[in-house]
Amino acid sequence: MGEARWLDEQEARVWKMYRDLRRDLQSAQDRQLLRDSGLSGADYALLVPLSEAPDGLLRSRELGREVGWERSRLSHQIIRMEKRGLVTRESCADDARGAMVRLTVSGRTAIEAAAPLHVETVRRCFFDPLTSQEVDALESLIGKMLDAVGREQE
Amino acid sequence: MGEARWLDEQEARVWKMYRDLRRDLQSAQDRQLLRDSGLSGADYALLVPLSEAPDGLLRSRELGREVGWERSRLSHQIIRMEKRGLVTRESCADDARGAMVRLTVSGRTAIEAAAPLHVETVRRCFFDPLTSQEVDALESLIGKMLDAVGREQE
DNA sequence: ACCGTGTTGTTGACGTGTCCTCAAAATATG
DNA sequence: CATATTTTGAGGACACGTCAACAACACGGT
Repeated sequence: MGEARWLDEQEARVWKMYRDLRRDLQSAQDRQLLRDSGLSGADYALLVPLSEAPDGLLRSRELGREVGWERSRLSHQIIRMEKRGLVTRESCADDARGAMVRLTVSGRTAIEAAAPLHVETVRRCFFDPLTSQEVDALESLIGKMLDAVGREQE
Repeated sequence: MGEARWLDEQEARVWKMYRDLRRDLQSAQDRQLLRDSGLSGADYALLVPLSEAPDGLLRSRELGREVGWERSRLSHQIIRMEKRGLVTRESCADDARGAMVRLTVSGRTAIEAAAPLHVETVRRCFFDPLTSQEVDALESLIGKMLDAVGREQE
């Protein structure tokens, strides 16, 4: 392998800006969620697809697909949320391996209270500072990077 | 407070794309680092400013400022890295509260081996898919979002 | 029916990140 | 000088994420 291609000045700057945005945006949103609704980011991520499912009921595998998590991570998080009364676990009639996850009344109350405030925060930090043309451009940029990252994992 | 301003179709799509990129890019890079160099992302983040400091020596507070971490997180991580022999802790002559962090020979070897491979991965996932104009646009977009997130935390 | 293979979910170990508290030392204030 | 206040770092408790191992089940072909 030959000489490394280092980042030029602009690239190093943009790369640092991206990492700062990643860190600050995530922490700003997690803190807003916890402060205003008592939910963690992980709670919220699971509550959204559950609240959209019929009867607030989803098979664990499906839920995992919705959020793009590994099975282990999902299992740990569901157990934590069950302890806090946000969801319950039930066995699956169709497939004896499966586990069904059901949103509790308390869980639905929590997500419905949290969602508007959270969306407002996403707006303020992410979309409000951009023009409509800039959102178009951003979509195209992120799409290209997602393709590249996807190829990385093969 | 009135009706919530929900995200429109494009906004929801872009927001999800951003979160996917955040997740996949981070995990791709962390896995590449660990596989090729035996370092975690947290290790790498601290080793970079340490390797650039004179004598590989930095005061803990300065190191925290470089990477933008809280003191507690930094303290935990330094202790873990000391156990693995990447750094050592020394007392600070100027300020008896202070702690100095020094890169070990083994730590310098590790970061110097890891850096070229890591930069190459950043290139493949982040910069190679973009034209030079697109990098310009991205810098401007991220800048605006960083400003907005910064205002959030006041 | 049987066997091999893939899928689904759980579990334990470990590294990581945040919150909170504590103690020591430096610094500001009266 | 004496007393707050702030700064710095350590450390415990807890939530989170990944990995590897495991058990139970589904499904295909024979």
